[in-house]
Amino acid sequence: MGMRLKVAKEKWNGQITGTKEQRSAKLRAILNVAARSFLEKGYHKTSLDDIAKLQNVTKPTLYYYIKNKEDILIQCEKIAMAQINLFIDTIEKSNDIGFKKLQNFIAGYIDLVMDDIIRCHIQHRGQMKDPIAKEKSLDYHRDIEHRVRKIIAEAIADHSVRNCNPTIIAILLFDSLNGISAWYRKEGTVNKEDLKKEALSLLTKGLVSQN
Amino acid sequence: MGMRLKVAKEKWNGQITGTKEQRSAKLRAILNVAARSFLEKGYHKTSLDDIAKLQNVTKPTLYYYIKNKEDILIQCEKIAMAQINLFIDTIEKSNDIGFKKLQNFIAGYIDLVMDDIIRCHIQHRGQMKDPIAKEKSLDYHRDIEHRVRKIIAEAIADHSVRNCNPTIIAILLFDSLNGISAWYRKEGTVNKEDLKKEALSLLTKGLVSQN
DNA sequence: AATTTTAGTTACTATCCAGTAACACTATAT
DNA sequence: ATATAGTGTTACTGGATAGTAACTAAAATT
Repeated sequence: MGMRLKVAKEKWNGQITGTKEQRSAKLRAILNVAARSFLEKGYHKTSLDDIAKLQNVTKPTLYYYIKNKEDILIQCEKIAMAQINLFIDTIEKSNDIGFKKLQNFIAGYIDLVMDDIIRCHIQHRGQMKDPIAKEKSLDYHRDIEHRVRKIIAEAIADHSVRNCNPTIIAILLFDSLNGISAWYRKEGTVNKEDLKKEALSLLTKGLVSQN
Repeated sequence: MGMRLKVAKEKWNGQITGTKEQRSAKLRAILNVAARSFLEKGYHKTSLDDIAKLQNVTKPTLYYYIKNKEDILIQCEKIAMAQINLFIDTIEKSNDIGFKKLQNFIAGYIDLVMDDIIRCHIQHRGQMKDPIAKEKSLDYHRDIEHRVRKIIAEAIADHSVRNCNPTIIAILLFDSLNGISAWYRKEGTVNKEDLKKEALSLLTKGLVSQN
């Protein structure tokens, strides 16, 4: 399996890896810079030449790793979905009461929406041109929403969460948390732990004074 | 002031108006179909020919009413901002306690995010290519957010809302409410009054059971 | 050493689409 | 009636950019 090893090692963030790992590392590097650029400038305002330049390669090289531009979105989504589902798995497996599960979900999901690839997925899901890819993307999201809906329903059943409409509440929960992915910046003025604390108390205790 | 009156009357949704009103009605009609199309297909996937076709005119005619494609976004924003600011005016003017003001804001804002032009503004703000327009758009939004922040701070001061960080809470409030604009459909399964009720109780009482 | 696979290049095509130039019609004002 | 201003058309230009063809080269396989 041949490649220009020395050059590749230097160019692609210097990791010395096996060849297969190297290939997927390069794909991952493409997805990462693409995701960041899509978030900053938008999908349509980011050209494949832009992405290529950020990797010090030319556009046709990208086609060695991706099928087409939209494939970047699809691959990002795949990674994002795996991570999110894995995260919800751990929450489901726990023996916490429903309310505690929801608290853990909120806190953990805020960590997830700081990741560029997950943010890219959140902001571009369902926007694929290819109708099959689009439908799959929307299905993915419905699945996730459904899992959270189930956790909410469970929490209502064990009386740790007040009676409410789990469908609507799940959507609103995602609205508020996904919204974070659009504005949050590590370098920004809002501290991550403060954000977590405020989001948790808003969504669990609400605004009303406890007097 | 000349125009093909009969034709125009039929084409542009049949309203018989004075000529000046007719002109701005046509502009408004353009903005409305454009906004709807931007929301459904996205800004970049909507061509000016698409918009023109929806109005039974040709593309160059649009340029009689708008400066360029981006100008549609800017004009929608202007209308949206006026409406939102007017709405916040009425809330500020009331003599309600802070908490009641926030309840009114949440309920009223949900009404606003059902309007196509406001939804278009919410989903495209800050995405203008022209740096001046972009900055203005972000400023607009900062202003609105600041006004809500002030209402929250006031509500904390009068002890009708629990102690929290008004800056972060204002952002999270907008995240959850603006999120609605992305998915809500009049024809959809979620009832508007249910949505309002659930959003109000989530944001004011939180999830936790009241036992 | 010869061959194949992987990785990359330059140079091109094809398409889409925003924006414009030049021209045509209609109604009102003079 | 005729000029004029407002409204609209057809036909075009120009720029951006997704995707491809054809080629080069290095490394691994044989």
